[in-house]
Amino acid sequence: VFAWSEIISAHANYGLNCLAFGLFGQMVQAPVQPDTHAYVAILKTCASAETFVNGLIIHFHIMGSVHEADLFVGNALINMYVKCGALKDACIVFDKLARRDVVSWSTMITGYTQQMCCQEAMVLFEAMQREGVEPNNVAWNAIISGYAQSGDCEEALCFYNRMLLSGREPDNFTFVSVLNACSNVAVIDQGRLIHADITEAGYGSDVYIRSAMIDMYAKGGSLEDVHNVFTGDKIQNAVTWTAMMAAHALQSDYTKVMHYFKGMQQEGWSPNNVTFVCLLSACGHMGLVEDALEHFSSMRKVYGIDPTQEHYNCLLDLLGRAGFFHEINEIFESMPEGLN
RNA sequence: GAUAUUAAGCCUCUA
Repeated sequence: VFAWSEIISAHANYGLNCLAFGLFGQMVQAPVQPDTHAYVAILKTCASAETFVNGLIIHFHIMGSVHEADLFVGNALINMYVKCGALKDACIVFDKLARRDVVSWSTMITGYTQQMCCQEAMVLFEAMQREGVEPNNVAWNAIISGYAQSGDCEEALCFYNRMLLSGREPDNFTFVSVLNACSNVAVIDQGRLIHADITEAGYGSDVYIRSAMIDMYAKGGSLEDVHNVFTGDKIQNAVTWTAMMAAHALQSDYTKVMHYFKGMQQEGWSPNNVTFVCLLSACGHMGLVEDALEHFSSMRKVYGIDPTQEHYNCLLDLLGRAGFFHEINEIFESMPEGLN
């Protein structure tokens, strides 16, 4: 059992979901009775909409067994249902749990915020405390990022302040969420206060926080602050460079978008899939059809990135605007199955 | 040996 569980969770951690599921099947047929660790590992690989059926199969395996009462298995089941968008099923598992820890609660809170139900998430957050479970950073971050994603700056900041008052130290998850919440002109001054908190807390040179700040100032209309954040630290990566491309695309300054794309490559950073969305979009706005086609083909050939729906959208849009109907058909025919 | 929270991104229309 130990060996099977170990090899299954190794595959799960590398994202080899299909292989992990196959191994789980072999384990059952061996026959070896899976333990709680094996169930947790395999449920993790079923936590996405495409693998929902697998998740259901595993749940049927668990039903009626001793593992049904296990807290870790229960939490993994809740997570599986939440990530598959089956909130009702997550609720059923949650309600049946004999014991609920902070993980059970925060998984459910995430489930509600992902369905754009922040009000219900907040109710759960309060109920958790009434049941004597103290929120940890993950629980605070879950509710804050929920409000941030729904654009509710006021509530996000309210929970951020409550978190501080409760004596918890915000981490980089917290800061990125609060920065997201402050990413529009109306609340950019609040964003500046968060920026000060970040500096004081010693997170000012974290590349991910800096890219969130670049994004915030761009959306808040302050290009000066965008540049200050970018140049304020010498350490960059593909994400900060791409954030600069996106920031200038927001101002419709596509020449600058290209400038940062070149800078990124000169500094030896490989563009990622988001970089290519910015780049193709900029080519579209500048009418650079040939360049766009070249960049598009370099994605897979040079960088090994499979184009996604967004990349095809950009490319087809710019080809359409330029009247390249022959190329549109060619690209359209070459699109992989499953894209809409 | 374990399960939960965060990053930057397209087009169209509403304008």
